[in-house]
Order: sequence, then C-alpha cells, then structure tokens
Amino acid sequence: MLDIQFIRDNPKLVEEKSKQKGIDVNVGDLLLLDERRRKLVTDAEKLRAERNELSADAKGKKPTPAQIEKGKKLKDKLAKLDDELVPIEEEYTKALKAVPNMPTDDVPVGYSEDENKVAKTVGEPKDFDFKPKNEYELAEPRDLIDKERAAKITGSRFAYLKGDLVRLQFAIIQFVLQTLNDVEIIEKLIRENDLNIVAKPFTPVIPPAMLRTEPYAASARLNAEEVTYRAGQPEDDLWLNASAEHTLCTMYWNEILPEENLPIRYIGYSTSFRREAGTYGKDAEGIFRMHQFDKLEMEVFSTAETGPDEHLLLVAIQEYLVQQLELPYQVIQKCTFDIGKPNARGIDINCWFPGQGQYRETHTADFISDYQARDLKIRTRRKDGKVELVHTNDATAFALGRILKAIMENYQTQDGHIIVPEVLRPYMGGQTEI
RNA sequence: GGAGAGGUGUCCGAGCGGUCGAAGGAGCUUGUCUUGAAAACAAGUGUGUCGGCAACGAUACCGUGGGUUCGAAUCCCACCCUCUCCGCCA
Repeated sequence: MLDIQFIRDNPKLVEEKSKQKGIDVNVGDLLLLDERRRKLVTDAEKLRAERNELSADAKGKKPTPAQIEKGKKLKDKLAKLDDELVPIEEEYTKALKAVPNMPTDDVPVGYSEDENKVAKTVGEPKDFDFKPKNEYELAEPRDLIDKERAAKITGSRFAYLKGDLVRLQFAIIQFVLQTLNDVEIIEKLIRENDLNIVAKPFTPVIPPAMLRTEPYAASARLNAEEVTYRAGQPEDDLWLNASAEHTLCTMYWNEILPEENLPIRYIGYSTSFRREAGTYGKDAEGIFRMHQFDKLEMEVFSTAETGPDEHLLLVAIQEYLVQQLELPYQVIQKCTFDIGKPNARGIDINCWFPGQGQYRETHTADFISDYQARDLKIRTRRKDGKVELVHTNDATAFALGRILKAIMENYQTQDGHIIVPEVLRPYMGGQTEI
C-alpha cells in the first residue's frame, strides 16, 4: 500500500496517477475517513491516558469507590469509541489498499495496452524457407507434449511434457542457476548499464508452492478471482502460488533486515498455478497459457536508493539470458495502464515466436518500490540505526513453458526437429538436436 | 490421527492482576583504559500510531481475536502457529 502521509500531502497527484493506471480512486473519501479515524484515535488515546493515570493512583492500595466509579465511566466511553472506530478503520484500510503504487516519471503515460512502447528490438527473426510450425505442431506428432491425455485427467490447459523436452527444461534450469551464480557476469552487466549496485550472486531457492491468506494478501498479489487457486480443503487456508515471487517476497514478512545483508538476491524455482479465468479460448493451442507451469523467478530485497537500479539489473539479466539463447526479442516499456497496481515501473520482454509470426510476452520485470514492503512490514535497519522500508523487485528469469515454445519454434528444422541452442548443450550431454 | 510442551524485545530468558515496554544475560553502539586488540568498567540500545518544524509528549504492542476487571504479558474462552514422542507417509 501507499504511505498515507504521501496521500495527504499529494491528493491531486495520487488521483491523477491512479487514473493513468486506469484505476479510479476517490482520494477525498479516503482522506475523510483518515480524518475521522485520526479524531477517534486521538480521543481514545486521551481516555486511555486518563485511565492509566487513574490506575497509577490506585496501584498497590485498594482503589476508592470514587476511583472505581470513574474507571467504569472511562471504560464505557472507550467501548463506545471503539465501536465507532472499528468499522471506520476497516473502511479506511480497504480504501487505502485500493490506491495503486505511483508510476515513476519515466513510465510512459498510456490508457491501454496499445500504448506500451517498444524500447528496443534485438536480433532478426530467422527467414525460414518453409512454413514454420508452432510448438504444438512440432511436439505433438513426436509425442513430446501430450495434451489429449492430460485433458482426460485434469481438463484443459494441462499437459504431459515428455522426453527430450523435459531434458531441455532441466538444461535451461541449470544454465540459469549457473549464470546467476556467476559474479563476473553480474559485474559486467552492472558496468555496462552504469548501475550503482554491488555484484552479488543470486541464491537459488525452492520455495513452498503454497501460502496462507494473510501473507498473500499483504503482498498485494492475491488475486483470487482471476489468478489464484485455493489449495487443499477449505479449512486449510492455503493458496497455490501463482509464481515463486509470491512465496519469495513474503519470506521476510514482519522482519527487519540488517543493512549489511542487502541486497538479498534470490533465484526461485517453483511450479506456478493460474486459474486463467476469463481467458476461455485464448491461446488454447499448445503450452503458451497453462494452468500449471514451471518458472524461474528472480526476487530482490534492497534499500530504497538501490531499488530502481536493481530493477534495471534484472532487465539486463533477462536480456542476457535471452541473448544467450539467441532468440530475437523486444524490450517493452510498459505504459502506466499496463504495469499493474503494485508496480512503480514495469518492463516486459517479448520473444519472437515464428509459429505465430509475432512477438509475445515471455518475461516481465516489476519494480514495486516500497509498496509491497509497507504492508508486508519488511524493513531494514540502516547502519545509523534508522529503520526503513525495503524495496522489492521481481522478474522472470524464464517461464519454462513459454521459453521451451520459443526455442522450439525458433530452432526448428524443416523435418520437424529442434536444434538445441549452443549454451544448453553442455547441460544435455552434448546433444545437438531433439 | 493420538499424547504432551510451548509462543515475551536482535537473540536467550524471567515475570503469572497495579510499582512491567517489561528483570537478568548475550549481542550491538559510544566512551574510559590500551601502541593496537582483547579483557574490564560506564552509558546507550524495540516497533507502530497520533500530535509537533524539532526537542519531545501521548498511546498501543508480551502468537491472534474475544471476555472478566476500576486496572491484564499475567485470569477465562476460542483460534493460529511451533516443538517433542508415537502412528502414518514421500
């Protein structure tokens, strides 16, 4: 959530920037609630101060009947105030959480997805001297993907991934872990992009794939309707995570991290689950949009000063990874409308899919500033003793389903086979073709 | 699933109706001493909210929520979580 003090100080700006995100926020109503809440809180505190005084007078000895009488009155008044405060507090919190994060100034203002900007295009789509197939047309006849049987077992949007495709997925995982553990590569990317942050490798993490409602809601990522599956029995209070990011960003919930530990960089590997409600018929073929997919996700906790640069590092890493696979791609600077409620800045990478003849989203990098950390209460104790909110960043390393599809389509041969990208061959025992 | 123990500050740990934001210790910071370090000694050291330019003041927080009471970390109820043993199991 946003800092209420910031909203008090900049009501017009908050309303305007929210509108740029396509979110209508009534700051006037929120501030009215804020005022009423503060008045009640102040009144209640005055009564409590009186009560504390009274009970300090009574300590040790038996309280007089007059003291007891006065205490009872205070108690009644407090109870009344409390009854008023509870619903207002509830409404206030709801209204405050409805306010989106403010986009940074370099985010282009736009009111639809179409206003995203292509920041750059890297690599040339290959000229095939045959009509390129999509990943499903390549895989299905060779029994590398079985969606038919999966449908029998689970319904739509699930698949059995098989054979060399699985080996390719594990090769990608190894390649990413290797790359993100390489300080020299990180150092190089920091230098090339002129970033003011340290070269510290990413620690691999396999997080839990489920989480409880309370931390999930605090992460500003719980989107039950469209995205998230409930897990287990209703009484279990567990959700299936829709990205490793959700169980990574909540990891330090309610903690104060020493500044020396920052930045904390993680590369998480997790199966992700998405309901994909409201997408019926969209991307129905193949494995582009599934209810279940594996994903490698980067997550960074940092100080406020380094948050924006950490974001740029994550984008640089994404580009590096895609370049190593020699996939043509575009970097998309998402406009205010498209970056999402908790984001201050959002960059996508769209890879070229010859089977569809278009660039499509394979990566996203979210800079969330302190918006997540405020509600999650993740703070850092600075060297001077001051306690501040951390900044969080998360970004896709590879969404494995989509990147498999990209590799298959870009590396296909006329006879329907797939050349293994060079950087992955060491992780496949030197195998050059699938 | 059965039986038991427990959740207190950065950590360990005491407190079991008012003197408790909380003993004691460790850690950390600063100072004295020292060529330097260690040791010793002294002082300081939680977070949030509200008010204030600030110094500061008020208030809340001892797993969470409710209750009893003039007054709750302390008593009662419910829930959550953790640990140990047994059972089951990857």
